[in-house]
Amino acid sequence: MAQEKRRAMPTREQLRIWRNYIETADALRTRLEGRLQSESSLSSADYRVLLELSEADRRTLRSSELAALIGWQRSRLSHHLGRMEKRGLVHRAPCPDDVHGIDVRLTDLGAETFRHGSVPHLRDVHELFVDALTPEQFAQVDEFTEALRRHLDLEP
Amino acid sequence: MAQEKRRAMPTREQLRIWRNYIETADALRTRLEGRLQSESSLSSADYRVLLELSEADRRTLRSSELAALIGWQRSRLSHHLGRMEKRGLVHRAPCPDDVHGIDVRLTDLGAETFRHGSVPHLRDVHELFVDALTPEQFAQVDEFTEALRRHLDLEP
DNA sequence: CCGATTGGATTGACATGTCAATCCTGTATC
DNA sequence: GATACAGGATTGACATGTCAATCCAATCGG
Repeated sequence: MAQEKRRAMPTREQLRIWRNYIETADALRTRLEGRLQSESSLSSADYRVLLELSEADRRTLRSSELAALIGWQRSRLSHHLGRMEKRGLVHRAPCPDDVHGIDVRLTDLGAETFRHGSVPHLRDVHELFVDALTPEQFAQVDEFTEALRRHLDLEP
Repeated sequence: MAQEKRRAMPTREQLRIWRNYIETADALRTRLEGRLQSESSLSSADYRVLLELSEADRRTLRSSELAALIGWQRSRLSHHLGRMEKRGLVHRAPCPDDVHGIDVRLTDLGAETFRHGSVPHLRDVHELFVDALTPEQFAQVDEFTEALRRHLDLEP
């Protein structure tokens, strides 16, 4: 009983399933990113930023909030916003409320681009993911993902 | 009946499940990569290369075979091998059989490094993935992953 | 009033990946 | 024998991300 069961090794079969799982998720992500890129000239990083801003009040978020929502490091966001600003998708301005803060606002072009991109993208998600699974399998995905998230202590 | 059902949009609930699925897989990958890095100073790309070479006959593969096995572009592999060779993990030499080919061989250091890295890594996989799931869930993962792979036309 | 500190964001150097262009060496064609 | 062309790998220019260092305006302590 002092015998701890921690740090066991996976069996060959478990390892196979693990590899399949992670490779498949990766392939799926890659496939969708490729389509998004060719349909809308947006990377998935661009899409993530545009999505959050679209849903935000007045299409505006403080830079740090945005970073937290997406789960990026500040510096990554800064670099990325620089590139997106150059393309005219977003605009940065000092935040009137918070002395140090910066307001990131979706431009009209950004909003338009997102709207045009999101429809085919969502259809792609349906086609490549939803269509692949039976309703039971779909429920199983939800369940098992939830189990993993709890195990990893991820936020809901 | 001329009414095609293709290109439907996901429901809000389906979208939530999709996002959870892909985010969780990503988080899991990231978590494991971090551990691998701190335990063995190996990136997951390094690990992938070392793994294939370890399992190969005479610890050697032709560059192009290796690329195909891992599913990388030639140029990526070339860059990566350059870096790994500098660290003494692999060695490249013209292939005697094939005039154009290059043999990539695992060095003793590479083999040793891989052996030392793989044990804790596999334990991490067990801890973060296998431990999170019941046997039934495990079987379900296998099943729906398989369904996804078929849908995406991925090789077994 | 001055120096230290803090919060928020940016910057720069560097690692990794992608795409297109190039290199190199045998082999085929005339 | 010279010329093109093939297969295989490398290279270079560029995009994206990471980590650590810095900037900059406010605020605090004395």
